[in-house]
Amino acid sequence: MANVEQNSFRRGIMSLVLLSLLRRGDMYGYQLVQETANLSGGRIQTQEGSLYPVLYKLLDQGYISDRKVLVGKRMTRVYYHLEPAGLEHLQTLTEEYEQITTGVKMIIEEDSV
Amino acid sequence: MANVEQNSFRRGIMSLVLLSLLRRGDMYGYQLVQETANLSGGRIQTQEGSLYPVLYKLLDQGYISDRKVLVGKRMTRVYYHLEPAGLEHLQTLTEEYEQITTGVKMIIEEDSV
DNA sequence: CAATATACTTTTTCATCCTAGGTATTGAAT
DNA sequence: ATTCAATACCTAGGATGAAAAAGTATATTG
Repeated sequence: MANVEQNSFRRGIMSLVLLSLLRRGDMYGYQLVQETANLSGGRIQTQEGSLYPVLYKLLDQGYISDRKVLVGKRMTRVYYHLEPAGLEHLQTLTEEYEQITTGVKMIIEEDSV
Repeated sequence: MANVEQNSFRRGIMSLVLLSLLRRGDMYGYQLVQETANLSGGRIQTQEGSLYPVLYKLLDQGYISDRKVLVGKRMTRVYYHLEPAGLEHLQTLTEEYEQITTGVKMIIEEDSV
């Protein structure tokens, strides 16, 4: 049910966004969600349910590492850190992203219609 | 097998691209594939296997219509035509696309790092 | 001490697209 | 006339990425 037409333009950009954010410094999950919203002026809203699977994958790939910090008495906060391999990967992703968006722009541009 | 890391940044842009192309005039499937490559300077390569399902969905949604034209003696060519509802939808998709790409750009921009 | 914000996590579902085929026709070159 | 590349359509199956929708627990603020 509910065949709501949903926006899926953001697909595939999670890794790009997360690695970009971590380039600014170590951040923890919840913070990544907020920084995504903040830095994009609210244009990109990330769900936590989308975030963690991607983070775990990036960890598996060795692109980032994690470090647990105690907050208060019991709560742990997991900071993620961009590894050199991750920075390299980020550069690849960025180039690909530029290619795609440039190509799309050339197609959807109105002035040639 | 073959866990080749593949680029998936183009996800969700098929409808946007196809409707954009049809705004330039009626086109048939094969032509849409080629125009996508041509207009994007080779940056976007569409597979026919990706194309048709999207076209059929757009047909179902009433965004486009189709018309069969005979080529030679036996071969039919299916032209697709952008309907008013499709143009409206295209505008929505375009706005959404702009929002996402603007948001991403704000995040991945290097100069604030 | 209640309410809200913080913080992490998993499961399920869905949409989109790619891979990898398949069939058949046309047109150009030999 | 025949071969072959290009044209043209189509489908099935699967990979993937993200949204939806939960759940659990702690910290902080009033």
